[in-house]
Amino acid sequence: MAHWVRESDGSDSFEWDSDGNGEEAASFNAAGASSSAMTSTNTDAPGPSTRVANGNGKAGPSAALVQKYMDMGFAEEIVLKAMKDNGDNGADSLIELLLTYQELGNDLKVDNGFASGCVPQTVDDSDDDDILENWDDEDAGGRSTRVASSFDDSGDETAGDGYCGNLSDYEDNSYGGRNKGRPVDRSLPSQAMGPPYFYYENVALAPKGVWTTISRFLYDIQPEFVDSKYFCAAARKRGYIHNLPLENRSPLLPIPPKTISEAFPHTRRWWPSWDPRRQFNCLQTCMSSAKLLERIRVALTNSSDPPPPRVQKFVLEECRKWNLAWVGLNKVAPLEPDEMEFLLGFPKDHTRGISRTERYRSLGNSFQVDTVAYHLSVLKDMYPQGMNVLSFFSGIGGAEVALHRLGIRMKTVISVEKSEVNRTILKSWWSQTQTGLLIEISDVQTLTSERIEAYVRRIGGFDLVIGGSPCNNLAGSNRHHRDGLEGEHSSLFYHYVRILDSVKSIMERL
DNA sequence: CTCACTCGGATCTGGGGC
DNA sequence: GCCCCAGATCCGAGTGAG
Repeated sequence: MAHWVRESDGSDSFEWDSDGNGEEAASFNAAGASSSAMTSTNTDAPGPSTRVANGNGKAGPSAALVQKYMDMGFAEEIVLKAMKDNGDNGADSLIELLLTYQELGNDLKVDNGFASGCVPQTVDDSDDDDILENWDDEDAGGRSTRVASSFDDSGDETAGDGYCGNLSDYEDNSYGGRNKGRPVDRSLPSQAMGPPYFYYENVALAPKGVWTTISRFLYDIQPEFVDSKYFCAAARKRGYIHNLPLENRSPLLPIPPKTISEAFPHTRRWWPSWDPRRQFNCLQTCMSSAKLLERIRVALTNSSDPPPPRVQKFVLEECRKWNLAWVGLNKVAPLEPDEMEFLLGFPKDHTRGISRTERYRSLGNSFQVDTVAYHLSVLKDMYPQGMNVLSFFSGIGGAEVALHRLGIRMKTVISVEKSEVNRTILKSWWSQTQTGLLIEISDVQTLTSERIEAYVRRIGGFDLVIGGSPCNNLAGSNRHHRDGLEGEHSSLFYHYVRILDSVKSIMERL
């Protein structure tokens, strides 16, 4: 099975969508083959719908909606044309139309009458169950020599020498360990082949259908789900869609410790026997409060040793939730920023100099360097002279640090990052470690295709387009605006797609 | 059903500066 | 008294595994 399992009805593709979302919700929900049925039966939508639907006759597309897609870098005439042709088929379909028109638009007039048949009109809805079943490849009960890579199912020979044996020595299969025995055929569609290579990262546990959608916009390449717990002492479940070769990967050396006690030996003497944690959960951006730490300390101080089950349960739950470490008698504390830097594979003091809160925020949003470097390691032999990199949502420079630690020279890096403190961190690190050219861009919207073309002409093309889009609207821990690929943050992903598309077509043309 | 886990955000609070 | 900022605090749902 090379690609997603497709179903024809797309019934639950966007079920997490809030329904009263005005102009777009209805058309999103109507995505798919059953759109006409949806629109005719969806009469319980609250309030008057302002949905843009050309089928409604005279009502044209709203200026705000047009502007939204223009802000994403599409020309107005393309937006209008795509909206007209798309009708009620939903925003996904609309984006695909936009991308198609943009690509074709290089050679064709906009009103040339593109055959809409060339654009998928149905929402394919893969069985999401299958996606996450690939977390762990281990044979049940066996000590696998394979990496936690869904692509590596078929061959032990692809595992790194002497490396992968370390990966799973102590791991339970937290995701069931069902080995589906499903070799993943890595035959990329021709238009997905590099160069440029691309690498897109996002949280694995996104709402239903999100990965299906992301995948569809990236040549239907199946994401590679990897938990960074195989690379360091903290979990980090992420999906990566890329067109890199899968063979001959190698890990960064030295291999980081993969248990808490190895990573932080000084905690051993305080670690109670009834705390079974050997690794941390996913490092997040928010930290526990001092009040909670005090509550835990008081509860333990007033208990026997070992404490009664009720107290143990309370303390363990909070420790797991907030990634607390034992730093004294009855005393737990959150990880320090430099400890997070270490776990994530960054050099010491990489983020030092900004406020503590900002360090936590930046680190919590970052790549795990060893994990990403493992995937990128195949580039080292391919680019002995160095690479030109387009880096999206660079944050504190996880991709750049990974390439650097792999010994890959970066001739030019164009980095798009909104946060000023993050840009400063990357700039500072760059000036200390690199000889190449770093160009930092704060606003992705200013990276127009004209500007991309100018860069391509200047540096001779990009070798790697890498990015992890901010996931504040995708992660399960976000209770407020978990709106998948439909919220305002979603445009960042579509920016990535747009610009990747643009880079490819420009490079093919030149 | 219960349980565990999740690249977070809105609001409050307190201090500094004016 | 007021604004501003940064830190502190409190807030819970979606999802999958068992």
